[in-house]
Amino acid sequence: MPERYDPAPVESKWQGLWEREKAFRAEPVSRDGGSPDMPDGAKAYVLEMLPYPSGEIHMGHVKNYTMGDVIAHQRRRSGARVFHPMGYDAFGLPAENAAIRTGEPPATVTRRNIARIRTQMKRLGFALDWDTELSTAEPDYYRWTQWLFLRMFEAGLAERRQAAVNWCPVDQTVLANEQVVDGHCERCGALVELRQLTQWFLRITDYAERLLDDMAGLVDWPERVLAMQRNWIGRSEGARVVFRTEDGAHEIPVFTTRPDTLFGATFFLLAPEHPLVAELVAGRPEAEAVTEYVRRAVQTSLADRSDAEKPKTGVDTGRRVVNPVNGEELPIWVADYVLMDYGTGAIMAVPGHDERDFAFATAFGLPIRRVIAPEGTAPDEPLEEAYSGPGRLVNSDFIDGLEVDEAKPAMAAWLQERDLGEATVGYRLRDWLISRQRYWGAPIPVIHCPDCGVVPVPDADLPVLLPDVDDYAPKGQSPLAASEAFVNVDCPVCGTAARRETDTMDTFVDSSWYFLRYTAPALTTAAFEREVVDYWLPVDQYIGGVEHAVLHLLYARFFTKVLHDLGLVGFVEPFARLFTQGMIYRDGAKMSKSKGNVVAPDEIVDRYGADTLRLYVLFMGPAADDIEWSDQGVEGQRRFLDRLWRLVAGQEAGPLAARPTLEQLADDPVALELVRKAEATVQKATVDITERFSFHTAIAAIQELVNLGTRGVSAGELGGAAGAQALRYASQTAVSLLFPFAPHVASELWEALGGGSLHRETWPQADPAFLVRDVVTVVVQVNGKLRDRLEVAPGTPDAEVVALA
RNA sequence: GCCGGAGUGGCGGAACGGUAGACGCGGGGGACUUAAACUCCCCGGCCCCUCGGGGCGUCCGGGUUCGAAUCCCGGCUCCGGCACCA
Repeated sequence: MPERYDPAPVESKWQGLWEREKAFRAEPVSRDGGSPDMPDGAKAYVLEMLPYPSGEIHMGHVKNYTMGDVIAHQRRRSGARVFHPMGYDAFGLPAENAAIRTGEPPATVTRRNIARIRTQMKRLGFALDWDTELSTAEPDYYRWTQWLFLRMFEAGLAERRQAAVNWCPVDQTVLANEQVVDGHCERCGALVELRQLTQWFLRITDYAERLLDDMAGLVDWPERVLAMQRNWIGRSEGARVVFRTEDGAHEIPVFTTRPDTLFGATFFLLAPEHPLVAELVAGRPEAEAVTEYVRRAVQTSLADRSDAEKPKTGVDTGRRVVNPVNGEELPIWVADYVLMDYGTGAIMAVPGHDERDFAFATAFGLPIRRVIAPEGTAPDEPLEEAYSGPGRLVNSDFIDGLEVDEAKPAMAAWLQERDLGEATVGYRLRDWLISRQRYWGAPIPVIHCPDCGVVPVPDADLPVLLPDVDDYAPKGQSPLAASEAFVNVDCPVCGTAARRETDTMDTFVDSSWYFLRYTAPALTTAAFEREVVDYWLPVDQYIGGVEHAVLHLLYARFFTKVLHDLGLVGFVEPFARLFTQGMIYRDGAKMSKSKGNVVAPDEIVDRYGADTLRLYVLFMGPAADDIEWSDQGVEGQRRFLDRLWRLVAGQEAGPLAARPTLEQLADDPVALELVRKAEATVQKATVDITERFSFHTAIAAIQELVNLGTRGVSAGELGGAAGAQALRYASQTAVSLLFPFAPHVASELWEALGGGSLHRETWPQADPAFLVRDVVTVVVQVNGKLRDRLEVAPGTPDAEVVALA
């Protein structure tokens, strides 16, 4: 072997071998013409979130896929059948925006980017099953996205309805709630507007309870991700209470988490968008002022509307509702702090015990009434501010004297008996708006017929192919509308001239089921086969960025539950174990082109080799944490590989060494120490990778072992027969342990040490005989109290220990 | 405000109730070299010191324990999520 380590020839040699052998191909996979056999034994589906094919991969991808690669290698070596596929989340705005600038079709841009990314991933030597590669933007994939949409449509889970929706004025499309961050478009940062539009929704809210419940027990996920999903779903227990207008003409239900404070309600509020507002004031003197208030409120941006610091505004309608518990008439106001899409769009206002209602009452001179008195407070003591702590109910008739926690169910029961309401649960989660008025996505497969209404495209007519258009620019409606040939169709039911839906689907729909399609990447007769998805799924280990905690990860869970209910899959959670990686920073900021602090993976591979890069991204620090990139840190990992290479190159050619026995090592303490360290390292590295996700400490342990060997050599202490064998054995151990992290150089060194192809090897097993410590700790107590701690040889007689103490 | 996570050298971090600082970066010293680079060896928490050692050290204050970075209670600070959600 060459004296110096040169990564380029080593890496291309092994990459070529793995590719020729299809070394990481997985079975079973569904293909046309017959179902595969289901094997016995352990399986491991190791998956990383698929990349969006913008120009090239970045360091975050390298870290993500290297982690997955290490897990996949490790599981394979421990005997599991491993599935480790890769694909591309290929629909979406960046390719489309590039198309608008250059005129080049998004499909062309996307396919070129995919080819580039594939090349980069192959250069990094990832152990992927390239035969199952997929792109969500290809018709043979999105055909099935459309097919799944139609199944949801049939089940009543996809529906078209009018609602106040988020509109991004820059991207010229509507957005899901999950894509609005602090009132701004997640993609472009523009201030989001609210518009009343008719759009397609998926009824994710029907699954709110199960999305919440299944988090406990069914998934092993980081606590912070579970917390984010919990926050996002936003469950709150309360009651629905029905109020009637004073003339008895209208029922207006409200949702409240505080039914116990019903006697404290002194006024009643409607959201500006509430459908009853116009009717209630029609023909009344207040009509003009109310209409004007509503008009202004509706125009206010989402960000301004939801600013809690803003002074309270509102307008009196002159109308009244009757409080169902005491028959009291309460004035109805319209106020923009009441949101139409949470609860019922109407609230009972309890200024004594709600901060916002208190501010409103103060601003407009409305009465404030105490109904809860904390310990030691008189029932009629005035309130300086809204009180929301514990206490007993006062001024509340039949629930007087109850604690808050007792009063809530008591009131709910009272209401239910009289048919005036009931205990209920509210969620912050909204339905998933999936329509996009953009070109580069899967067309929504429905047809609008003047006679039949919304008609699904028959399965046999799928895919609804994206038409070629000349202009991809958004104009407030989908660019697909410009294609006459696309739009004008006959109704599949009655044959009348009809129009196709021109909106496309949110790309998060595409990525909500891709992990199923890997099991049937080229199947033309179905999206996937139940037997095969049930074999591989749930994903045993999923890895990706935390930024998808409430986007992709929530949507994919929802899809999986829907598919389960439709009988298409046999599991309810897609990802059994999740790991969210931290971001890579440089100069204190996230790497980004605009900040000019990007380190391109290719440059590092060119300069130091793929193995050095792989090693470094995992050695940097805990994989879950955000860590600062260090150019010198990369060099440190290259120095380590150089050192290991020299250590192996300095040894004579020959077959693999057997582990020396304790007898052989009896007269050579340095050699014994080295073998013992090798055994301990096997144990530690295995635990670190499989149980702790602690790659950096696993690597550190391997480095410690190599350092011990290197120091022994330079001190001339491993010269004898036992020493040489120990050194060879320790080198083998280090090389073998290094394989998942740095597979090319490890394979090369393993071969040089006399081994076969390392990717077919099993994980080295530690010999317990070497792991026994030769000292034990003895705790010494005198008179039951006095303390000391001694290290003695195992089996030392008590008398001797006492003498030492 | 509510929910979650975290505070250890100059830096990334290790130790998962048992020698605090593994491994690496940066720094210092030495060997090799005409010289440099590479490589190899050694030293790096702080403060004293008679050079043998001593004292203090893991955000702060208490506690449990023979023993706490680690467990418990109370603070402080930072990061992330949600938030006019009734």
